[in-house]
Amino acid sequence: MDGKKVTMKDIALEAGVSSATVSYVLNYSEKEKISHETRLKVFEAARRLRYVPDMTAKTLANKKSRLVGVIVNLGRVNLPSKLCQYYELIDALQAGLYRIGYDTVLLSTSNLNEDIQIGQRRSFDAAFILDLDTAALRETTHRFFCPLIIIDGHLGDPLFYEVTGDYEALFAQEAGSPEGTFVVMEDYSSDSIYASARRHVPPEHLFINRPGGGLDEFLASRQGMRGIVVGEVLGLQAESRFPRERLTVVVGQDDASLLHPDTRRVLIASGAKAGEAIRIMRGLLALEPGDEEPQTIRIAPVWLGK
Amino acid sequence: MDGKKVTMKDIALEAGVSSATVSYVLNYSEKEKISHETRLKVFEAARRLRYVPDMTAKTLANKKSRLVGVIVNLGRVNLPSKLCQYYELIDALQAGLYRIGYDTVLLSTSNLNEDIQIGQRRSFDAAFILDLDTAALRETTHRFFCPLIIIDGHLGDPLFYEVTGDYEALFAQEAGSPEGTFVVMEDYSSDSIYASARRHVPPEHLFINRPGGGLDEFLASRQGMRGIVVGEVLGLQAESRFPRERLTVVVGQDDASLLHPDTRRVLIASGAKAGEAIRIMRGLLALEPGDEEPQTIRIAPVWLGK
DNA sequence: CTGAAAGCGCTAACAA
DNA sequence: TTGTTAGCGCTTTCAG
Repeated sequence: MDGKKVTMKDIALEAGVSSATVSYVLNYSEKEKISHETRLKVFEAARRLRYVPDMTAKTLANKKSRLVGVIVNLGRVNLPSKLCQYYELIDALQAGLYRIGYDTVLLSTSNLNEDIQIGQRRSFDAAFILDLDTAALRETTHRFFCPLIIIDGHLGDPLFYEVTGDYEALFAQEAGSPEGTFVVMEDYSSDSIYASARRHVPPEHLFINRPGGGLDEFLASRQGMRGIVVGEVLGLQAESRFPRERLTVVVGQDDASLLHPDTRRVLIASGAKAGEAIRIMRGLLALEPGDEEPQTIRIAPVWLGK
Repeated sequence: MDGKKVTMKDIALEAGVSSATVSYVLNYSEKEKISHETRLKVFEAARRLRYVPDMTAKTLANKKSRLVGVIVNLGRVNLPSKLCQYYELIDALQAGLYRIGYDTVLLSTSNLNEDIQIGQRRSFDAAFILDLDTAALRETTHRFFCPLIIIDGHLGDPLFYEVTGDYEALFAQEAGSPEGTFVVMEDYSSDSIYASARRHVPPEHLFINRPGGGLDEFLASRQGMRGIVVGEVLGLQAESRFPRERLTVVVGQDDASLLHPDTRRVLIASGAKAGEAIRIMRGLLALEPGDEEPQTIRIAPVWLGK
């Protein structure tokens, strides 16, 4: 649109200062003290010329890209209900990151081992990995070059932070009904949620939502029992096939408007997950490497409503 | 992990050539002819040193970032069912772009006018805008700096390509039943889908899914009619509140596994939308500006099953 | 066929 | 308090 691109040099010229000064002013550099007067001149010139900083050059010059990767591991076929769950989280991450000045590169891959280079190519400052499967990736993650935060996946590697829902607490609390409890969930790549469920319900009462289907039959043959369904969309599916008084749906937002208003629900907030993950990222980026011991953060379930 | 970063200079050193030669080889430059011998030496050295190109430097040097923006316009409150619909599309875009060597920056904003700078900051090669609302943005779009493709939004500006579902055809075909037809859809920001629907059903039979709810009542009071529901998740909701023999659900993928297997469905393929959008992008990037007249591409509905 | 060197826009010593 | 300048890693004329 506007002929050539406006650079710091243009501003420097316009304001009658050097481009270093422009850089100092525009970056609110603490180290250099700039007179209020020149500061104003610079801002004014920048505004007038509609200066937009070039992140590419910035990144190259100071090794901070303010770009982060959000990598969704698509291990297997992914059903729409699972994708919805992720998107809620991705959206929360993106929004939170944007608010603090980071842009988000989205990558869903079924082959992290190959695609891992993206972070390096693009100089990510950090990356979040969703639904990482344990086995294939212990190796891959070690080849990573930037802080890595694992969300909803358990690697068990003391090198990485993990943020995950506290499904253990959830199932412990919800699963003990006298009528017996079944669990319905997506086909997560990480087996830790899976393992939590199995610790509290027998395997025959655990339904994993896979392409073949079979949810209808599963629910039909468990009429007397109570059920826990993980995921809002999956909950919506279950709701219409099972008496909802005996259903608990695990949702990611407090207004899970897809569900029938009086379906019982437990919240494991996507927003909280994203928030924690971002908090950790900031810590990692501020600290010297090795300052803090990575750990697993668990997002506690919250029982909603009555 | 690996001490310092491997650069072209390292490869040049290792292979005993200059770094320009390395660049020629690694970019399969047509202009310069390189002997097969040096070519091999370079590849070999690159492999051995585990060279990963630095896109940041590349971008700075040749003004092509191979980064594109996918911008979701969150005009109003967005219900999860709507977000799901978008994610399907975003995912298709990301996958398609990645396949041809582009990375995707995701941005959902409720204030495009302010956030528009991102494309410039990051030197996007192109950007896709989802669900653009007409009014607020005619101005904004003009301040854009890179090819812009509008998906599922109608701007009516001959300057921009648009890709959208052919809802006009869909409603024309589906809406004429003797029992009367109602339509249920999300609260899209673009009013063109909206307008199409209204052209074929009276306003009182058009339900827009907004936070307040009211879908139950709407459906309950239209028992005798036939219904068209736009969106798979919304369809799932409707299915359990309305006789599904009289429902047609507009879905984005041919295996819309959320729905009951014999719910009637029409496909407006997200994959096709993404594919078209990407095709247009490639055209725009290859051509000299102004070579081709922007146009609106409509993705035809496909009636699935019986 | 290959290399030297300028430059992309910005940052950060180091000088002044 | 401000300016000079040397890079960051890569591309790309232009000479050899």
